[in-house]
Amino acid sequence: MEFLVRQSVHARERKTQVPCVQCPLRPLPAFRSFTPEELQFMCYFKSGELTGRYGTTILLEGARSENCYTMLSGWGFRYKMLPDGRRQILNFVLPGDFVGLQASVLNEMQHSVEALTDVVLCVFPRDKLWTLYSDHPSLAFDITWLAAREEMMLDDHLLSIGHRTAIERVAYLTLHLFRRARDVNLNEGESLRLPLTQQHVADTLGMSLVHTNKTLRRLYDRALLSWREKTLKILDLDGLAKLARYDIAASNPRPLI
Amino acid sequence: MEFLVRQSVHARERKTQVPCVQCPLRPLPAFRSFTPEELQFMCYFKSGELTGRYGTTILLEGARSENCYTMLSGWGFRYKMLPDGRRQILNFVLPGDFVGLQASVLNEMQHSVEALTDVVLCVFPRDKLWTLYSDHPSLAFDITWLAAREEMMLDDHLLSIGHRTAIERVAYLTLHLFRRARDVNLNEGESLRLPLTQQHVADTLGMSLVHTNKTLRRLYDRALLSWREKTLKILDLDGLAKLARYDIAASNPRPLI
DNA sequence: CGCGATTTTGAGAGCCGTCAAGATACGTGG
DNA sequence: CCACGTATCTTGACGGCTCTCAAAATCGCG
Repeated sequence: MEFLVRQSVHARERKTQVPCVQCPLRPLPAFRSFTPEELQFMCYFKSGELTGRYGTTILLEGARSENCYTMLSGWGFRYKMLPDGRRQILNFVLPGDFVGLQASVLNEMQHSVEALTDVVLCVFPRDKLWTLYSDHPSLAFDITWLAAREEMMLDDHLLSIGHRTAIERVAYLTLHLFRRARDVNLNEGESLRLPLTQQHVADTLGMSLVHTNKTLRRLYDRALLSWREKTLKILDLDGLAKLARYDIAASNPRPLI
Repeated sequence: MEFLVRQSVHARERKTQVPCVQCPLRPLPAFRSFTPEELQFMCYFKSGELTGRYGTTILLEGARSENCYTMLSGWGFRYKMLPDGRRQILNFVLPGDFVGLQASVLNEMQHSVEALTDVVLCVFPRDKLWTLYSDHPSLAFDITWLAAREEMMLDDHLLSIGHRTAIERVAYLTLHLFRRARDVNLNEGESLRLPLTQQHVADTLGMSLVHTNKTLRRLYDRALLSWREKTLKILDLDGLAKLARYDIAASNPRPLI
């Protein structure tokens, strides 16, 4: 399992640059609209922004964090490691995704989060979370909503790794990523810039790097997709969906915390 | 994938038999103590009990449910199916575990829940969930806590299926089940009655039934565990933990909704 | 241009799946 | 109490999917 631990370039925190009322994500149809009161609280809730470069460790397994975060721009991934270095990527973090709930709720992170590109995160201090729960039940419900959504994605992922074949898994993952990226307008038609290496794909799907590469080639040979130079092109959406047995329906609007 | 769909014997709902103030689970050290106010609300929140026999489908993928539930006694499991019949067991449901949040939050279940033994469930109507969030923020936080705990278990499970070998997976699963059962006093020393068949183990770990059987035998030959006639005996806890690279530390007290 | 990271391809081994068949356990009805 | 059918467990044989090892090609960056 060839995997290099990147040095954790330290991230920098700064004061709020983007006030929540001008949030570039919020107008997207993927997110439910907030009431003025909710928006006002979000402005208070957000204490600043955190920027990190590619490779930065945003949250570390075992650590206690004073904050939770929402990805404002960039990509990241959640992962766990086995003592011998085997790495399992649990899920990816896209703009609008909330991370660090575990640290705030269970006191200690059980997984790590790393930046896949340069990232900007909205910072929410943990102690204000109590105010959210006591004064803004609709937002408290939203946080539960997001936790349930994450659980749903993990369920899907588990089904994939447990019972899909290699080619079905890769087909599933590309559709999953395409759908999520499309939700936040990161696609260009049927194309999509993906900052993942094949090693990331392998570690996500529980496959070796070599077999991942060969599986991608088979998908290309079957004219289902092309994934070259960090660009994914969906060539045959229906074919992929049929192969992966995965429905790529548009998702319901979700809250943006 | 030999798997039989059991006929869904219909479950029966009945009025509250066990008032929450006399809940047999609540005194266990695994659960955090509630304030009198919280307990009083729980009494109001609980609308009754549901009993189901072995094999009953408690929640069905795709369905909308008016209720969520807490397992009061018995075992169940959450699962998803692929159209061709492959089944992935996502997690097990033990006494004290909350199920059906997805139906209440995302409107539609994305997985099913089936009873593994005769079960009794506490029933909580979905519409009272709003009252909980608006009037009892500490309980709202608890529900989020439980969702985060479930996510944590799924993360672990994903790591297991993605990167552990067959023998490590089975070692991991037995430790996982032993730990959770011990939390609710279902063990007898190092022994434990488990209502799972080897097919359930196979569907949980993404392995074939045959290979599951042979792996169990290898663990027995290595004097690590014995799992015969629905009874698991942990013969060498340290050996299992070392093999699975899994720490079986006692968990923090959790809320009981 | 040179070096590290990433991708690509081939060869061989082995873990694990499928197929098959028999053994054992368990519940039901005679 | 026995007979029988179903579900579950067990074991063996064989094939193939996926792993590891190895090395070359390509890309990206300073």
